[in-house]
Amino acid sequence: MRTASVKDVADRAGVSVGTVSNVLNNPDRVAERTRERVQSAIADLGFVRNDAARQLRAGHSRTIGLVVLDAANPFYAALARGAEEEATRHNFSLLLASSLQDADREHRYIDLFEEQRVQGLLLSPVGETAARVADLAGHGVSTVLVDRDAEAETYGSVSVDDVHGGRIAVEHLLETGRRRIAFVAAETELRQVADRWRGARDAVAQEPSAGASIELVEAHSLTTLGGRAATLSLLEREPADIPDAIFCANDLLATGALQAFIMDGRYRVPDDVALVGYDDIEFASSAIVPLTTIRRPAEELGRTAVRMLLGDTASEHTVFRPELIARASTGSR
Amino acid sequence: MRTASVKDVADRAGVSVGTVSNVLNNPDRVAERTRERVQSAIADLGFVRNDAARQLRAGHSRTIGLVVLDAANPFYAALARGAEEEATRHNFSLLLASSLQDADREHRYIDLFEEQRVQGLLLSPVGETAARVADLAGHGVSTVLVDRDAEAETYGSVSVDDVHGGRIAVEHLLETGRRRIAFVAAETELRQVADRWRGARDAVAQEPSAGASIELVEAHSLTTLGGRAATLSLLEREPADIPDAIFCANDLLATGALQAFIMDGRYRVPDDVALVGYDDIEFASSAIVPLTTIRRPAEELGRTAVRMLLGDTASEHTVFRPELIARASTGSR
DNA sequence: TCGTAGCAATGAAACGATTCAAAGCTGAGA
DNA sequence: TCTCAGCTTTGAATCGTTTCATTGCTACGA
Repeated sequence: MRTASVKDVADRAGVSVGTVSNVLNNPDRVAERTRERVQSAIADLGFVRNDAARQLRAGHSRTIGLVVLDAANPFYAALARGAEEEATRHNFSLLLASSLQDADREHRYIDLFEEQRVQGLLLSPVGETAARVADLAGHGVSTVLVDRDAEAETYGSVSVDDVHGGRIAVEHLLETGRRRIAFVAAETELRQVADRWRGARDAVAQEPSAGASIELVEAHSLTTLGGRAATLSLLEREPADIPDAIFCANDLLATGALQAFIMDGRYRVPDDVALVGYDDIEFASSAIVPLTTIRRPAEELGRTAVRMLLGDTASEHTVFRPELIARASTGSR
Repeated sequence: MRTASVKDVADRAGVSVGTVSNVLNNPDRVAERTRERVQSAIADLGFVRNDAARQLRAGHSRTIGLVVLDAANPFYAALARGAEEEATRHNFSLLLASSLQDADREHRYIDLFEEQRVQGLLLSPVGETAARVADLAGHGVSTVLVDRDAEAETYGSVSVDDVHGGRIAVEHLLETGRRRIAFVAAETELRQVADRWRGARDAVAQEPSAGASIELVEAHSLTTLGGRAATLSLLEREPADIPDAIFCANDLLATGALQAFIMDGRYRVPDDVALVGYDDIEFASSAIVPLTTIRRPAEELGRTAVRMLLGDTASEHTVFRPELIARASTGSR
């Protein structure tokens, strides 16, 4: 037994297919009695609209494609949730894929989405994608890059001002009286990390009394274990050389740093050392010492990207300002 | 300018549309020179297959729908990743949606997926869905429930034996010499939590020397803060009444319990108290005291569900055994 | 030279929903 | 009774791909 089509519904209700289509899409154009007859035929046959036929006729789908680096990463998970929410509000659905930082996978997904004639594409790109994205624009697929700023005019972008984020983190430390600051980071060649480092140095440079200093401490990775190891080695210094504040490139590093202080036992957070993280992951507020951090508005990024795509602003460049969330780890309360 | 169709490609290459289609789908049926001509026409025009037309003709899509309770939850994120991976291996793509525990949202997504003529549906259901799923089966959409066991024959299921999980957690504690066990949990009416509790009691009941006991300690929620608060109140007891082992219904609770012990400072993990979590989230291995836990094979669940759907076993019921991951928090170094 | 096997290429039909110009109907007013 | 406006309904054409029965062609053996 095949699934029912509009034709079957039309036959059973004794009307034409055009009328059935109108019941589905323009109910007010159909007389009430007819509409009821058609609707009960639909129910009887268990008719379900065939979206493929619909799309074929329409020439495009009500779908948006989103390719992120890793959907399991909480930041991108939140971004995807925001995008999904906004898409649903506009009666669109969201197709989600993870490139896992693999350019091949990324290309495969882009191709797939193009075959599906998605309305638009949200992309957190692995490497250089300018050419590919220009291609897409040529085919009429508008694209918005997420978590990456861009200058091109063929596509838009939403990103976070990480220079600003680094600056407000360190400004906060300076304001609360800290003077010897360490920036703990890994993968410093990543644009995100490099920008935070730059903002941090800017803040120190602009400190009026000029009594502050900042140094870079490299961890082996952007993880809890990386932060713990880097901090433990920092703690081997002479007491006089121990910083009075640590700014970590993300919350995982900061969590590891906090563990290191607890394991070592000699210095207390925030009394002896202040600690600032970055991202405001869920865990930051429930750490042993709740973590002061810089929040990136992940859901908002997703929502905005979708709005840009569906609105007529798909070639603008929106930059979000991250926000300081002051908690106990810098003694603020 | 419209996007190119097979017709346009055929015209430019000087062949018929049937031949173009064969180049795309059965290249070996086409003579080499013709194939090359068609391929360069495809490249010249930037032709991209229209998936909607393809699906319409085929009668079904190469897509699988997955509706989970919350895609941002690490467990479901991992499950989705496993499903996605397996789907890709079979040249299918995965459509992911979160019901956010809302039955309405769940239904909307199921309808949407049905309109898209998905090949099959993976569902981690909110409430009672037997009727709806039977409906789907009637329309020829096979369904596999995930993280939920079922008895019905119209659909399959993949789930985890949480009774077993509770049992091996407590058996491990008993084997390492612990005798007074607390089970810290919240939302005890959830099937998953109730099963773990049952397994835990079974293990105590079967302890040969009969010298062991277990009690339920309720937390306000299945979170880090819940675990911390519940453990802190436990620590207000007389020293003689403090358990020598705590089994938490998930890793977040266990993380909170660990924080409580560190904040309190009187008892050490694992020397004075052993600690076991559940799920093996990423954070478990990088806690201050690495956490012994029960791993649920989330990715494997996803992979298996997809395999069942695409194979001919879409009405079986697969139950996975969770696995003990022994780490420092139970003294197993 | 004829017949034929076998490979290549053809192109009309089909999938199912939507669109839109045209036709049908009803009732009010002349 | 006739006309016309306004509301309903009709149904052929369309979207782009795949399928498959048919046709065209080549080369080989008789």
